[in-house]
Amino acid sequence: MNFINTTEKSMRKGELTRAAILDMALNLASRNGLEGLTIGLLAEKMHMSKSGVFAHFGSREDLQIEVLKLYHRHFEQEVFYPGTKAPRGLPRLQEMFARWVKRVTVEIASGCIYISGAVEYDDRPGQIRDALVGMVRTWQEALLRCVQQAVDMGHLRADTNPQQLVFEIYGLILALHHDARFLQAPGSVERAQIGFERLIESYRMPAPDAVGSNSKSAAT
Amino acid sequence: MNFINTTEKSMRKGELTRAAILDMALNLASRNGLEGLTIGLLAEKMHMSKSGVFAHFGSREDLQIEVLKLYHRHFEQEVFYPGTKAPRGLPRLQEMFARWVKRVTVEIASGCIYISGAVEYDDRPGQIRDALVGMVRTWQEALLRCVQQAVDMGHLRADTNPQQLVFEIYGLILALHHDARFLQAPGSVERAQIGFERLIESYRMPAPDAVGSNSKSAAT
DNA sequence: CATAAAATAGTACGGCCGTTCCTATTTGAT
DNA sequence: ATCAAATAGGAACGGCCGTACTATTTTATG
Repeated sequence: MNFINTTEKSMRKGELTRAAILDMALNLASRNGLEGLTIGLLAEKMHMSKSGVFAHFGSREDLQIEVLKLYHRHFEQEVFYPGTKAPRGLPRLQEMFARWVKRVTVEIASGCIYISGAVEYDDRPGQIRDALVGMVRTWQEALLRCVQQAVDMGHLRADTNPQQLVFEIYGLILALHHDARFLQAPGSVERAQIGFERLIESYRMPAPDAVGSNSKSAAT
Repeated sequence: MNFINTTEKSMRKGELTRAAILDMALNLASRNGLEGLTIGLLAEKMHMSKSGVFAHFGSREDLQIEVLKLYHRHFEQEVFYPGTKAPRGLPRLQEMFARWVKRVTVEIASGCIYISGAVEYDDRPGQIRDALVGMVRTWQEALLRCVQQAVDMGHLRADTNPQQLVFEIYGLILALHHDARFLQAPGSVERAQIGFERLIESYRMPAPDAVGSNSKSAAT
């Protein structure tokens, strides 16, 4: 019987192995970077021939971009989507950060492609860089919206600079990845969490000296 | 006349070109990463033959390590040594950070090897990784001493956790490098500076609510 | 089961890599 | 000017890369 819906039956074998290849490619790229992802190594890990693997993607660059998209989907489903289920404002921001840290913590053993890619492609124009920049910007803008909502709802001080706060949050994650994965320094996860709490506390507090006198910190 | 001091005259021509090669190699490695540093490209840039370049270093790995050492010397002379001339404590920490930012700002166009190397070698054991880890640890420990002195001298709160502060400072620099070089986001330098000021302010302040009542922030 | 289509393997090519060996040139002290 | 030592170049090697083309095998469908 030929149903109208061909979506299931059209999952031919090729698409299955393609998905499996992509999965393995994501593993390899996490460890060795997108530039370290090689068709030969990928074929070996898949117990396939180089040309067999290659045939599923028009080129290595296409493969790399597909890997990037797959990573993006994982990130969305582990961090972003669950985060949006938390109540708007500060709780959501905290949930996003917590899940982000959790994800990076897992990735200490394998590496975060957003972070390694940022270094690999900071000076290498092309489709891969463009795709990567787009994804990271998307994520930063999502964080920005969280912060802005937290401000709008009165969870954070009205004079909060959202871009500034996102910048500092991103720095905590980068430091976590750096210290934990590269330096293998214990306690990095806790430091990232403490840093975030201190950060939020500092943006939540009213100005140090009350209404009348103006803070001298504006100088310099 | 043969003077006892042979240090000057022993600067044979080979050592000069070796130094020139190393300089160019540092340029290339800053742009393309240490792993992207290639003897063929280096030879081309130097208008020399591959074997001519190669002869100055026993191997590519040796070349990479020499580049690393050269970068380390530059960093010391631009950031660390001048920083130690500022008065102990908070002023010195501020001076170090200012010079560090200045250096990374210049490096936005070329890349910081400590940062790119951290990503390239976070999962690649060997002499290069070992050397790199040693240098970064050395720099973090120097920062740590600055913070500790600032605490000892009463510039920062006595309950300051120095490792925590160094972690957060490092995060600001990583975020600066990331946003400015990869995302090409304007205003990143200012954000790093503002983040540092806010950070120092927050560690300099006495506890939010005064002596008697205990802060609820201990919970969670 | 037959057959067309899809998926995989095989082979080969040019390109760049690090490295080696050997020769040519340049340098510097006598 | 001479001559040994230092320095640079040339050619070639095996290795891995991405990719193109052709053959073979596997799969889905009548």
